[in-house]
Amino acid sequence: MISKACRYGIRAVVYLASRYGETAKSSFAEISREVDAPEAYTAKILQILTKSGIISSIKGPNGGFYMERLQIDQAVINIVDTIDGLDVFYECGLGLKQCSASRPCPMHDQYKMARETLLDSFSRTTIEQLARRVKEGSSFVRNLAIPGVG
Amino acid sequence: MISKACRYGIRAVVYLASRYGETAKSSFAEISREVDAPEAYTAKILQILTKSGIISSIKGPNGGFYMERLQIDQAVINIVDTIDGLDVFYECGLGLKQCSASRPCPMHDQYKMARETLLDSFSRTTIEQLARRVKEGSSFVRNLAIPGVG
DNA sequence: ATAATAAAGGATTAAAATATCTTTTATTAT
DNA sequence: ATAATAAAAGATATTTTAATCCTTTATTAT
Ligand code: FES
Ligand code: FES
Repeated sequence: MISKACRYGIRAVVYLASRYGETAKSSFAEISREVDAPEAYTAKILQILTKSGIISSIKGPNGGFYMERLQIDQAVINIVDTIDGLDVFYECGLGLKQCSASRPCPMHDQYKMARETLLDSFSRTTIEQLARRVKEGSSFVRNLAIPGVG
Repeated sequence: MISKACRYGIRAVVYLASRYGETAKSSFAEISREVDAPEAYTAKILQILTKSGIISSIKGPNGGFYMERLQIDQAVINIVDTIDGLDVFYECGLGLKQCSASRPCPMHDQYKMARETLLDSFSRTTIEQLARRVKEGSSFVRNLAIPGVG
């Protein structure tokens, strides 16, 4: 569905958003640790997200990644768009070159429905909403620690 | 979502099913042509589908691929299971190692819903139903021919 | 100014998915 | 029996995605 890079990206952004208000910025080392993602790879993803304005960053001592209020209020779909693009939400589920109602594949109606449900939920949900769930402890962006590992 | 191999596979099987009743069996050359999929790769996929009993085949002259009545009446999910496995329908949408209600990611409820809608439709829909749509001309397993190409 | 810090950028490697090519085996018609 | 046909099997190549490593640039504290 969505790429690994994009899943790491969403988790990272939600983590960052959940730290909104804290004075200290987060390094990619901290972020990758907190979302169980490979460090160097996460750095690349954060770089892309920064360039596209999803998150912000400052170099040097006391620098790091952080988010502004306006960034936190964005829809989650913006992250997906930046990393993977939105093609997946418009493509044919059976791989035809064009998904269209006028020349549909035999799964068209059903696939389109599921695809749109997902697009809809990514579009309507803000980063802030996800961050809130994480802050209140009802959901998580990192795996359960395995005793004796990590 | 589902792999390219799997999408080729579904189109190929639906095509084969749509030819149920015809005496002549279909070669992989014919099938790959009729579903716009790379020939050698399609051959591999058909091989896997044959081994798993989704479709049948006979070697040698007048041989080829074909389907039995019982095979046509299977659910489409069996094709997905054979080629990709069903993990995608149980995995976390944000890439956590475990998708669970007790330790959910912040998109869990919404993602699970879309995932299950799709699993459900793959499970309830039979190959026969898809083949029927193709036979009656209301849907298609091959791309619209581009004039002057192919 | 200098050293330390932290992200940005570029280059490279590794792994997985996609795709092709070649050889072998089974079947059939002659 | 022999040649032709078509899938099965195995090996190899290409492309894409994931991941790491090294160098550069910006910022800050001393
Ligand atoms: S044509 Fe296949 S999903 Fe629309
Ligand atoms: S935990 Fe992420 S989808 Fe269930």
